[in-house]
Amino acid sequence: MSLPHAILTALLEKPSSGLELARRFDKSIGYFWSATHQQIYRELGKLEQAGLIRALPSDAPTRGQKKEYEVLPAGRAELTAWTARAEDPKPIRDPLLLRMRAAGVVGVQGLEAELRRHLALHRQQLATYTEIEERDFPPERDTEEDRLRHLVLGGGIELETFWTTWLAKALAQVEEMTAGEGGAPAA
Amino acid sequence: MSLPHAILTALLEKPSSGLELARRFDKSIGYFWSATHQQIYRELGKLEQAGLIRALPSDAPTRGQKKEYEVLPAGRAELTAWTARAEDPKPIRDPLLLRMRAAGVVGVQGLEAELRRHLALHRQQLATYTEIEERDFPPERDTEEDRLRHLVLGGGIELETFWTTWLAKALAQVEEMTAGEGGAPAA
DNA sequence: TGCTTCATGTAATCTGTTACATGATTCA
DNA sequence: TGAATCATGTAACAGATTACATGAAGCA
Repeated sequence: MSLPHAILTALLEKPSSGLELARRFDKSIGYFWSATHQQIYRELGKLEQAGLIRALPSDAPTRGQKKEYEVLPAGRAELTAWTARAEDPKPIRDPLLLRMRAAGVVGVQGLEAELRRHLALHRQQLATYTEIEERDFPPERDTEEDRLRHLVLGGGIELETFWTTWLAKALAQVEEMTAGEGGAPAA
Repeated sequence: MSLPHAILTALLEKPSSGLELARRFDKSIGYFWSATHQQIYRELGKLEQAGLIRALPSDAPTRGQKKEYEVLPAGRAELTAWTARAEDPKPIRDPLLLRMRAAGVVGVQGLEAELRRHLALHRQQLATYTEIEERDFPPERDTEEDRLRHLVLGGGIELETFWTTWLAKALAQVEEMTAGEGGAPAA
């Protein structure tokens, strides 16, 4: 139930069309809530139906034509309420951790390459975030919005830092295993 | 595409019925891949259809009767292949980070309580993992499977550690904001 | 005119969630 | 017998993914 709120937030920051939103979901907002353009169009339809947003009146509202949306008061109210609503964190659900566990049962062949690849991807993501931090958040930030955005970005940076250090450690151990024996589980 | 592999892994560790699997998904495997019993039953049906697992022949295979499954060679092969398959990490998708961002736009009222609640939940989860580590992983572990399982658990511990420290920091800043002003965004 | 890009959308499918139905077993 | 629990399952829906369809605008 977070996609509609992600869209409301993005639209409050700046009224946009569906495709513009999709592009912003590839950056900025998308760094912690991803969505495809199909999801976005569908959700825009629902939000409009529900009276939380409306299309800006324009000359040509047909297919293939740009269609911009803005948030209505009801939409802002819903977003405000959601900010304070009790919602439990979801349990961890990570395919890579699961694969490590599976490797314990069927052997570690091929796992090393995957760990290496993931490590590279996370390092890259970490570099991207760090760049953004240096560019957008100079030491003297003052507005509340800036501080919250910086906190969120900091969360992303620390998460990627966790993954790079954990993957490096895991890789070292798996390398040892692969070197040591044929790859069959030792149990 | 991870649920079938989670089930294969669990069944290789120990042939089980649907409900037994569901229970194990509330512990152990479920610490990094959760699933409800409905998902599990549906998936067991598919896996059996596909010839990756089979029901252990028993006297009474009716409704309400326990039905145990074991992994067939094709299932083990599929799991082995999956372990080495290239699969990119999914982008971060976290509702709490999103809510912080939304709070930057509509104000931080009510957010503090949620942060506090999440902090408590993550601390509890961290304590649970740490207990398991102390109980199940004494210093002299030797089999490959043990080492991999310990790595996975370590990942969970470090993830929860990240959340507790990040949430504590976020909470401190949001407290400051709530104390300072009425809660309206400062932009 | 035809190619490319921008933009909106439909359809099908898969995954996950919630609520409920039903049979078997145990034990008071 | 009747209540509680164990166990398997159905149904309906919500959310996410993938592939494809279609129209508009710019430009060579």
